[in-house]
Amino acid sequence: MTTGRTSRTRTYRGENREVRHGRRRAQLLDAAKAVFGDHGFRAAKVRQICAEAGLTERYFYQSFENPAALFEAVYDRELEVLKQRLDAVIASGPSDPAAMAHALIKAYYSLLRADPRLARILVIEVYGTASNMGKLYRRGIRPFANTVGKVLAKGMDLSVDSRLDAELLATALIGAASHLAMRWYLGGYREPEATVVANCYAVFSALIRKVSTAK
Amino acid sequence: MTTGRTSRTRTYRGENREVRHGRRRAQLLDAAKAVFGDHGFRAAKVRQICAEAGLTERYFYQSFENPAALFEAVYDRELEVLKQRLDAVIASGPSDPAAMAHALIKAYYSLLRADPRLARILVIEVYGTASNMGKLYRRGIRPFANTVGKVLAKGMDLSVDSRLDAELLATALIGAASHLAMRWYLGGYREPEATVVANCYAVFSALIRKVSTAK
DNA sequence: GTGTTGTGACAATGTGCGTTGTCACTTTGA
DNA sequence: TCAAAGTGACAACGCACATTGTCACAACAC
Repeated sequence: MTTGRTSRTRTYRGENREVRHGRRRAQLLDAAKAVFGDHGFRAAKVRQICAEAGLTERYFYQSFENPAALFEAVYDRELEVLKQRLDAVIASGPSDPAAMAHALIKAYYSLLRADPRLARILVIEVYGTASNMGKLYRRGIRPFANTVGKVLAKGMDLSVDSRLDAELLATALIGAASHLAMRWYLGGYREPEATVVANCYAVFSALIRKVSTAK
Repeated sequence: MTTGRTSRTRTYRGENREVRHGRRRAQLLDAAKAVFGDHGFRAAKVRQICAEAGLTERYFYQSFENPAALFEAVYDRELEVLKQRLDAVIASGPSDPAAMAHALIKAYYSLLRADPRLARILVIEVYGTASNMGKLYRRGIRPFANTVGKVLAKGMDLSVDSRLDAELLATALIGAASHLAMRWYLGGYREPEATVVANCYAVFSALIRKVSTAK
């Protein structure tokens, strides 16, 4: 066609298409975090999220297939925040498994306490999207358990019982920590953070000691 | 009025009103267990549950305010089944806390394995009804943690750390067990039951030993 | 037998909300 | 300056279901 030379994209208010699109997507993610984190996924409506983001519905569908996809993206983002926190601990932390566990637990609850919206999304709302559940579990919790399991397993000798499995044990510990987190959150963070950390650590350290190579 | 003496209730097909009403309620509970247990709460429709029960929608609203109320009733019933199993173990079981824990864990996973619908309802779908979540948590998991906590605490000396709290520790252990159960269920019960039991027990027994009075 | 109550199948209604469309207005690039 | 692209506000559509209503028929009580 002879019309071909009009630029396919155009800057608007100083932003080109990619930037505008990315900014709106980010606005939606922020708004969705607020809405999901305050009222939950079930109660969240497309209109509300868009209003919160200061955008119209059209842009929602420009960035996301549907509300479930948006939740998935929000979940991934918050999970990434947690991962980076824990990775930092792993990188800088002590090599002693028990001390490492304590540092990880502290970082975990500290983050959940500081950001209740993140807490709700990671600990409560994950389970709220039944269809996503399997997927989110595989993408989020399971690799997470793997990582933590590997770190903790460094000082473990699982041969004391041939049925013991590092991944299953890690899954159990993750369950303990996240369930405690759920209770903490649902109870309005009633218990002091140090108390929650201490009790969670008690479970972790007990297991670490039990299967520790260094008797 | 002169019409007063017609009996307010009438037997129908050999059942009086209470019996008919109760039977329909039970049919709905059974149908709901099947639907919730196979497809989840979110996917369940009133029509489907009624069809499964062989009843029409009218009887649904005669017995339950709304689908959430039905789920609540189903949840309570399944939880009661679990409670009775565990109570039986507690009543007949050994007094040694570790052995008791092992027996409880065995009974728990055995039930979840034998009845996947119950498993899904108790371990997965609880979290699916956001509005009910707080209520179900208080009614179901928390008193449950209390009971288990009290049983396990019999042989514990929490004074080793003043911040340790039997209820929080029990919550953590319940979280470990139920999260492991969730993984087991979502993975199609891939791992052998004995393996799941062994790994769960490893966590329980480690903690019991750690805070045991009998060093 | 006859009026009343119970029942089942199904239609009708209502609503909430996701999703798409309209339109007037603004900004851009040539 | 002007046509095209971008935007925002909001209306309109469509659908899935919960919820209520209708009606013909069956079982009961007398």
